[in-house]
Amino acid sequence: MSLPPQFQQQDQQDPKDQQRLSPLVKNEPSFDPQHPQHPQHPQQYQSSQAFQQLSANNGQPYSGLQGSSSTPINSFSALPANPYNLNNHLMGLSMRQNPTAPSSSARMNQSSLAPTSQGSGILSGNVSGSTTPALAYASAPSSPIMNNMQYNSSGNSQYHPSSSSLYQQQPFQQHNQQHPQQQHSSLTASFYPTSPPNQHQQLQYQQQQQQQGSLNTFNGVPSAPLRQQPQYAPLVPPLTDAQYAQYHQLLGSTFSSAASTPYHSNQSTPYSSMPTSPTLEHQQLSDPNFVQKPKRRQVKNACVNCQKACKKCDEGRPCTRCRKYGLADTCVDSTRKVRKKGVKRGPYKRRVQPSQLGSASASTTPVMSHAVLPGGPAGYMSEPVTALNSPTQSHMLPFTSSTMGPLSGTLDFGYGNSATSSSSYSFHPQRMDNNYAPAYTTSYSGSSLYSTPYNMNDYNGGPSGSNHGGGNSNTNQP
DNA sequence: TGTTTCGGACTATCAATCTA
DNA sequence: AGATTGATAGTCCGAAACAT
Repeated sequence: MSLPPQFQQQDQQDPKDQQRLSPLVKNEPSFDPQHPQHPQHPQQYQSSQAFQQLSANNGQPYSGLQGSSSTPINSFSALPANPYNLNNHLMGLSMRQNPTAPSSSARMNQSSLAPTSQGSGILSGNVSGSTTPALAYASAPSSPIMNNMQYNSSGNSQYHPSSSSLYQQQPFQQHNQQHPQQQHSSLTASFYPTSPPNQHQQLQYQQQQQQQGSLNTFNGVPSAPLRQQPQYAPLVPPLTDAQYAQYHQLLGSTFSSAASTPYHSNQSTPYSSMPTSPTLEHQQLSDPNFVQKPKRRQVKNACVNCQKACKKCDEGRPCTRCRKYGLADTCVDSTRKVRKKGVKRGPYKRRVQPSQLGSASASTTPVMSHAVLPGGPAGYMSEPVTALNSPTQSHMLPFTSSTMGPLSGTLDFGYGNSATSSSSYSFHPQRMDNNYAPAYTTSYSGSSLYSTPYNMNDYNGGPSGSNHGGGNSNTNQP
């Protein structure tokens, strides 16, 4: 797929440069007319052309950008059906076309896009939660279709056509490729790795499935095409920061929560990104436009002004923000503490071998019985969709001592920050070589999976507050 | 409408510990 | 020695408060 020139350029840049040029530095325009982000910059002009096309479309941001498809993206009616009828559900919430859509300039302003970060229920989850990497693993054990798929930890979001004879082709992407004009003029081609199918695409896809024996149907309903993704690979190719930012700018109020939280990343709140949320899984699976959000990048060392203001800094000195607010004189790197040494930490929890996992997890709770794929990577979390009759409810509940019931003494589900949660089932995005297939380490304090001789989980109070005012609130004391 | 404040979610780093 | 773990130290999102 071809990218708009500004993105092509940024793709070749160092990630740091990408961040520096990222339009996500909201409301902080470039001061240099030669800068690619400057409104008068030639590259920016192309972008603005696309935007004019967008804004001239009477509040339908995507109908024009869809090229041959007349279906606006803010309608899920064109999406393939799914067993949970999620598309209709989504439509019933807030994906209807907004007759009072804001102007293009208003859409550009993220702060005006989303009066609430909570978004609209399921849609909010769709954006923040669906980025949960675990969802890419979703329901793998219960899906024979996925059996031959391979985990790709190389950092490249490739899926392996040879792995699954069922999904050697993405019909909708294929259709896209047949419209170079669409790719050229349409930002959608860049922002939507898999554009939503129109009726022709659906029909074509269904016909293909019929020819293939309809193995991936559920009561005759074709499953979502994103099933063709491998278990552990990202569902769509990753976007750059810049792509992502502009993507959400284009989305505007349609995806309000997404626009308001462009960077809230894979390890979001337990409720929105709970790794085992089948509801979100099906949102993801049924949404060909699902976009995996990139991890938030941060500078190694913010300047003193940005640090004080808790605002995004960049590597330049003076940084963009300081230039904007006339603080260039005082824009210097903040000092960093030296990490303490010689701090004893006690024995680490040990991860058991795959051969031991089956008996350990299955004997404790049915929820975790699918935690490890048969033959899959040890300790990787998969979606226990089939574990409970009401998976949605069960996974929407926080794991408190009360909700855990009799298991509370043996299982400790610590979602979120690995730093703040020394508990089991922690998420370690930084452990992975690629940002799009993070690892879930499964640990079961009290179970046979991990040994915690010092009962390290017990002293973990969880997130206890911000770091403001000195000291690290995340510090756990044994 | 723009700016500042700040809670807390999140990332990055790296020493301690584990394992082959 | 290299891999893994998890504590530490930081960044910065985004909502609310405040200023103009």
